[in-house]
Amino acid sequence: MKQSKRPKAIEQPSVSHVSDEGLRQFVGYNMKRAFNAVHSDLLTTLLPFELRMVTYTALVLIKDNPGLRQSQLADALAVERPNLVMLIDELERRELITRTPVLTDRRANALQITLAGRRLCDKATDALHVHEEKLLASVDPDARKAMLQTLYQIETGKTE
Amino acid sequence: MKQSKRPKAIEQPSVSHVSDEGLRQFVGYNMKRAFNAVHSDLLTTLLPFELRMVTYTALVLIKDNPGLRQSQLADALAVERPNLVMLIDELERRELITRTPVLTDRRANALQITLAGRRLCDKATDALHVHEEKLLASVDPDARKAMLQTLYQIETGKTE
DNA sequence: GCCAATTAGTTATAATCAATAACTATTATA
DNA sequence: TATAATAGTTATTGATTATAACTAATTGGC
Repeated sequence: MKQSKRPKAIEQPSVSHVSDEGLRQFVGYNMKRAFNAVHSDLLTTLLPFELRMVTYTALVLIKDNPGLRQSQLADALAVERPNLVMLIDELERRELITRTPVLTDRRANALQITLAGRRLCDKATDALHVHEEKLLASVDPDARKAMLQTLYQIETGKTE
Repeated sequence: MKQSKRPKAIEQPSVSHVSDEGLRQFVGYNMKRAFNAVHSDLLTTLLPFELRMVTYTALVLIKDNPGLRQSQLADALAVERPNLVMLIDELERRELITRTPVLTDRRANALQITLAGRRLCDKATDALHVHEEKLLASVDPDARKAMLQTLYQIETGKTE
């Protein structure tokens, strides 16, 4: 006679509300939860521009650092170099950036934002600022400034 | 005569320091940077326990919510149900949790942590707290409490 | 100057992770 | 009772991330 591998059903009090108290004690958990809210808002904001977080970030860095090399951008984005290639390919194909070899080091490519790229980037930046302000409407400016400082402390490990 | 598709090399001032000032204006960017630091520390801390962030989180939720259903856990983890199955399979195979059918609803599985699971979870929790304290050593307790409150405000959108 | 080692970018590929559709069994609803 | 909805599962796909190996160019030692 075949014995089922499935264990016998038992009396179980059903969980009405899932408690995450144990996780709330971690700063990291609270950071992740809050960031998820920001991130999903960011995704929907960037959707009409056909940008994702990483492509927008790349665009801003190229705009603010004209002549940036791909490897520098990969470092800044914390993306492996091979994975950056596709990303850059797409931005170049859409004519938002240019990729030109460098005179002094012909292995390297210098990245530049185009006029169209700048326009798109600026529009996306405006939209993002509007959305973030809405998301942070309930946070008073002092608390916000204080949080930014604390976040930076955590990121760098520095006391100040 | 073949014309190279590659554009001509041009004079390029090399970027000595990559500026992310444009991104620093976003709270979300600062949150992500800080969270990355926390997350990579968390990964190395959990490595000896053979846990990842998501498996640890699942373990804590099961421990704190005995009898939790898989679908409830999937919701809490923001993971699709099919992807949760593998995760639960692994924890069950390692005998850190049990999965037993529920008497009152034989479709559902109730999740329980085992003694071994509880021991592992507690050890991991201790290690994580130690690491997080080290990471937040430079942050004074008031600033920390203030940040937690602000993060929660952002997550929930509530004024209080 | 020449050769070895290194670096920038690329290609191909593998591993991991997340999303979707469809299925069985069971329960709730009309 | 017939129908719809739900819990969990399976299979599959797509997207993302990581690794190895390659070419071309540069750097450094001798």
